[in-house]
Amino acid sequence: MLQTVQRAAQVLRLFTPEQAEWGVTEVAAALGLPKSGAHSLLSTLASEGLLQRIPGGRYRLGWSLFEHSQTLLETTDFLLIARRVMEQLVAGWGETTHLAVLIDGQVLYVEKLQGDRALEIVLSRVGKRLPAHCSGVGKVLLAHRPWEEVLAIVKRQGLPSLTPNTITSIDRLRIELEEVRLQGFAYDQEEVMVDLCCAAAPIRDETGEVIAALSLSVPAYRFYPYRQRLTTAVIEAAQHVSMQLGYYVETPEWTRPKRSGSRSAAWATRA
Amino acid sequence: MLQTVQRAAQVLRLFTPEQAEWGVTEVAAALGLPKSGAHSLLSTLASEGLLQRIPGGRYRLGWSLFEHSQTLLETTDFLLIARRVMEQLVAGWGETTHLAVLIDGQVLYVEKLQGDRALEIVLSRVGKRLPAHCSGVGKVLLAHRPWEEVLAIVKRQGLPSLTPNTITSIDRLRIELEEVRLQGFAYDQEEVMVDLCCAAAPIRDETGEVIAALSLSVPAYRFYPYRQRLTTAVIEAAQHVSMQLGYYVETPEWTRPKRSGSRSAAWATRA
DNA sequence: ATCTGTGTTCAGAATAGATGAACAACTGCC
DNA sequence: GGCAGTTGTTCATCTATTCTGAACACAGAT
Repeated sequence: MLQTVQRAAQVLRLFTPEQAEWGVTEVAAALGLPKSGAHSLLSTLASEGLLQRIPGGRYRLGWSLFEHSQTLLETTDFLLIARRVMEQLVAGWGETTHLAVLIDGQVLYVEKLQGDRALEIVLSRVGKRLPAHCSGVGKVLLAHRPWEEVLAIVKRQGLPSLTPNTITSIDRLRIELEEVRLQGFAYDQEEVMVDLCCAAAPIRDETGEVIAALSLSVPAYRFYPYRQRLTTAVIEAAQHVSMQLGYYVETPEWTRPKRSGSRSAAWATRA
Repeated sequence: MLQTVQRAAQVLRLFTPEQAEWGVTEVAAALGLPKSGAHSLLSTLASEGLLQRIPGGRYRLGWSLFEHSQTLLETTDFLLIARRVMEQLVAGWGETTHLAVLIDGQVLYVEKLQGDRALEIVLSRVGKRLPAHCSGVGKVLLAHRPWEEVLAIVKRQGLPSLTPNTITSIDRLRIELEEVRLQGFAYDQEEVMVDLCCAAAPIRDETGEVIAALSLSVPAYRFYPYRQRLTTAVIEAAQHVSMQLGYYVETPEWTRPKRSGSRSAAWATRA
């Protein structure tokens, strides 16, 4: 493991929306390095475009990161496909959909489309991470990881509670994840934010591995009456993506649409 | 300059939309390193989330780049402001607007909004670079850099010609950039793509430095009849952004709107 | 089963980077 | 206006980190 590269990555991680500018001394203090060391890190990162120097010897994140991010997004197959499906979901339901991946044990929101009926969900923001155990997408993603990995994650990050409904016991989590894996979907019942519920389902690549999760969030009072339809919609939307990624879905009895046409996209519209 | 960090950045740059996946041997060959060296670079980058390992010992760009990119975008003031202005421009004109910055002598497209009248401009893509000397935004950005810097850029990258109209002589470039600096705007008359023209203007921060450029692109046959109005619109839109960034614009006589209300945003609509 | 291509590991050798002090440039404060 | 107290920058020394090449493990294809 190259120490210098690790330190460079640490430096990048210092730059957050809360503190977007850093000077040499600040970085040195934050990482416990001598000033000269911080200086060489910052100046090489800047010369490579990963940081930019701004007047006053301070630094900001550089545009190369934006370029690399764009290349990542453009070459991520599931994203392009999922976006289209999400647009249909939003158009039909008027609610908010999220697409997320699992990054060191946390949920990273990759895409978010807001519907016209939807209330602003402040907590979820594209590019932001959230603990995995409380959200619908998070539970889906965790459910399809080996249990030891989940255990390691919880050991490292705990089970922070965001609402009174958040799962805070490891046993409860184990049981729920097992359910989620067997059922093929997860609910979030006001676990990340009061009055907010969601249904979430896994997206699989051609090997069958779960690579992302899709969710449809609704206010609590609309969740319970529509739960069944919501569930079907999310599952079928996610399966639709998986199939386009080359995964062969053995459609279970109860989710199979009456008329077989997958082009009709019945899941995209509320009944 | 930390060699290891430079190499890590080189590795990241290998990942492009054309080749989004790399293995150890490929990277070693591409950078002229021993396999073991490439291996430690790749595995540290992956452990830091800047790359991700995919089955088969291959690597892709990692989601951390997406996160950092989002932080960059969220903390870039001119982007948020420019976006609103661009939306108005597109709504009023139905044409395509671009927002770009200068990154080592090249134009990087940061935002692009397509209008309903607009034809698809394939060459410009958000996150993509283009040589600066041929586009409207490029000429604006170059015009406000010291001439020695421009000279160094041309020496390094030459003056590649994309159409018969592209500037290919350094003298011609010097003259045109001087004009652009004095006038406060630039035209692209089919220099990047035949049948495509644009008008572009600089965006300045509170210190008066040019930090980005805004353009409105139109098909050639609509450019000449509307040139004057187009120019005014782009200049005022860009100034509008600059002012919101804290730059005090001494409005020249001929661009001043008849009625003083800047809220009316006369520039946003075609006459 | 063998061969060619992967990715991975490990040792020693050598160089790239860590370090702290001394310098320069800047700011704000008296 | 000059003087602290900042800041970022440079440099030479020394050590530890990284580079290297060969040997290993593993996969897929023939």
